[in-house]
Amino acid sequence: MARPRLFDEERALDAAMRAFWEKGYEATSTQDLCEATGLGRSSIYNTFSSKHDLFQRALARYVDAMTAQQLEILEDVERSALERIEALFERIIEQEFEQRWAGRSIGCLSVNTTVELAARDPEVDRVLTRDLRVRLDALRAAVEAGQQAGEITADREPEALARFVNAVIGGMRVSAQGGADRPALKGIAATAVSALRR
Amino acid sequence: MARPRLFDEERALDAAMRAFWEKGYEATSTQDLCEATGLGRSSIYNTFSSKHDLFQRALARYVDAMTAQQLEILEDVERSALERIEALFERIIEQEFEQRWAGRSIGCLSVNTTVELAARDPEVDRVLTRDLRVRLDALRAAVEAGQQAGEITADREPEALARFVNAVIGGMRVSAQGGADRPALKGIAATAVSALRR
DNA sequence: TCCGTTATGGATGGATCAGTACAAAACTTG
DNA sequence: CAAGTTTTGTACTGATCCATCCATAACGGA
Repeated sequence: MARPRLFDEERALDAAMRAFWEKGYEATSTQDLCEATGLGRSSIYNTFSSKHDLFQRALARYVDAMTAQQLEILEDVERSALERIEALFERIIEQEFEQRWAGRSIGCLSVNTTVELAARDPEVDRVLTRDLRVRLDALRAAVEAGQQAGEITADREPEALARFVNAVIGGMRVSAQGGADRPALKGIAATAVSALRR
Repeated sequence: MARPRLFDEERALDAAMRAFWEKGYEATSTQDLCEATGLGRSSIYNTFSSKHDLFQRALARYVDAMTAQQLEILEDVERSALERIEALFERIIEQEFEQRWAGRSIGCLSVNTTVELAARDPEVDRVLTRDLRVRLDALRAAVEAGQQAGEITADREPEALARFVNAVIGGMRVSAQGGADRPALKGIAATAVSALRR
């Protein structure tokens, strides 16, 4: 009934996500977004109403994809609970070496955004807080399973161990952005796993 | 022999540091810096040659003060090595609840800058990398002492355990910026310490 | 094929950005 | 008190910021 879009909205979203991921929210200009997506300003503002709105949608897409991927690992019934957590760490490390720019890790958009925006942007904060809750719940479930199986220490509450694993993941991402190499990250993960082991 | 400054350069640097700490480098405008320091643009540009230069000096001041404080804890001969590392974690937690804005932790300027700028700004990266090395060395020395005293596991290399502690600290700071409360941070720290314990 | 609707490209808007120019003010030293 | 030097406040620069306007293009349905 009218002229259709010449572009795929999800592809544009992915390109924008990547731009925000590499440079952060503030440092990414609308011009950068035009170049990254290949769209004109009109198309961007017609589809997404503002830079902030586009960012929110890109962030939501990121956390959905990332968390889905992590839940898949954490809920893999083929492996024991502790093995699943180890596999999660391995996946994180691989990610840090897949997603790079100028030879450096670009980290994790969730962590980057928590640091850059969470305190000043309530809408963004809500997205991050909700996603954090989902990831912590999945980690806690895995911890509980591991405790029942006797392979994870029962000395601490599942929620506390879940928060520990989540913090170590965040710390590994910051370390990677600070230049840590693969063996360094592997050592951090292995030490974290040893704290879980019963 | 000429007109003296009406302001204290170090106080101005502290004010600028605080502004960058709260909002990040990109989001802090030169206008913000004038208001935070109470100086006019001329005074700022006369004293510090650019926003970037002011940031570098503020960051250097931050890491020097912060690292000195941490080294003091890590080199306290009154306590055992493991106790010193525990005290360091406690200090980090207290910091996260001292330095706040709008009810939220503003994290650590080193971590925030690593995430926001390290990959894109070689000069800033050098400051961060050098400081990281100093902190890792101090951590490694404490770990080695703890290993020799038999209170820290000898299963892993001191450097790896130092990187682990550093990563957990970074992860705790991100967690705090994400809204984690004091018990949550204490649980993370306690779990990390249990990984060190022999 | 023509109408209605939407997408697109290019020009433009006002605000704000980092940084500078310049003259007046303020201090030290001789 | 006067000369010399630096700081300071104000006004201003050109660039870039995010966003909008509007004319044209391109499509679907009648």
